Amino acid sequence: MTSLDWNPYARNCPTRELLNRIGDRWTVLIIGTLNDGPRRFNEIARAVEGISQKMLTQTLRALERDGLVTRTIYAQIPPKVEYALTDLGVSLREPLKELELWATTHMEQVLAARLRADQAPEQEQ
Amino acid sequence: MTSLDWNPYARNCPTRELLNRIGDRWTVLIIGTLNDGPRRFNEIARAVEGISQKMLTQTLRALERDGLVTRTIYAQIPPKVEYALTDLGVSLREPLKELELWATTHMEQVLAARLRADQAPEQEQ
DNA sequence: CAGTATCCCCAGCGATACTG
DNA sequence: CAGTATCGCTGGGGATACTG
Repeated sequence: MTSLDWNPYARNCPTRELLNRIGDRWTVLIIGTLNDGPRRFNEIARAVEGISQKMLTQTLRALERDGLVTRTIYAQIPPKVEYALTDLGVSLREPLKELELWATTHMEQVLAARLRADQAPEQEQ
Repeated sequence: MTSLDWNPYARNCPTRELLNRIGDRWTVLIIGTLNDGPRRFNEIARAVEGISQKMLTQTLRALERDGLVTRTIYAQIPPKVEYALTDLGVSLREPLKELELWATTHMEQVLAARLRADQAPEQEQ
């Protein structure tokens, strides 16, 4: 017990790296749209409300780089590019689904707690 | 099918709100340290490597506001303040654990894919 | 010990314009 | 259609100093 044991909250632990990877505004959402099969660039853009072209490109490139998504170019005019989850990407969907499930079943409680906290008179005893 | 159906990737969907909530640099890590029971402020600070005092306070306040964490002050000198997960917070641990499990079992593949992508000669045909 | 209060920087992101 | 390039802002967050 010299506390040299692995600290899961240390810098560079896998969890932290994953968080760096998916903890941005768009990654999880984009992965979600690819759940039901390959999608074209603009299909994803339409599905993920509010995303800019720049961020969609950037995030897709990062996902491709990390082996979570494939990019397939069809040589035709106008261009057609399809994005699809790799097996690795599909495997990541599982925990993400759990998270979405939690969100749909519990976020209301979170929001309610937030309202209560905001309305509570400043308790200065 | 007027596409007024609920779009899970739209603004203000629960998933998106959860992502806003936990998709920052510290929240998930802090919740993780509270997994095994209540912790004092500086205990958390030590466990979560690299966090600043400001961000720890700020994140804990947000967690408390959202009903995920309780804050208990013991009237003594020097001060002792303990943070603990609420039932709601504990329930969130479940999906987060799945995520951590994925991280420990798959992040190596992600990192390997990244290296491969970076070393690959620019394929310009 | 457990915080507040300030200052300040930079990277994440949006907006816009252009292209094969 | 599916991008690239550039500009510019803003707010997330670090560093530091101070306090009950």
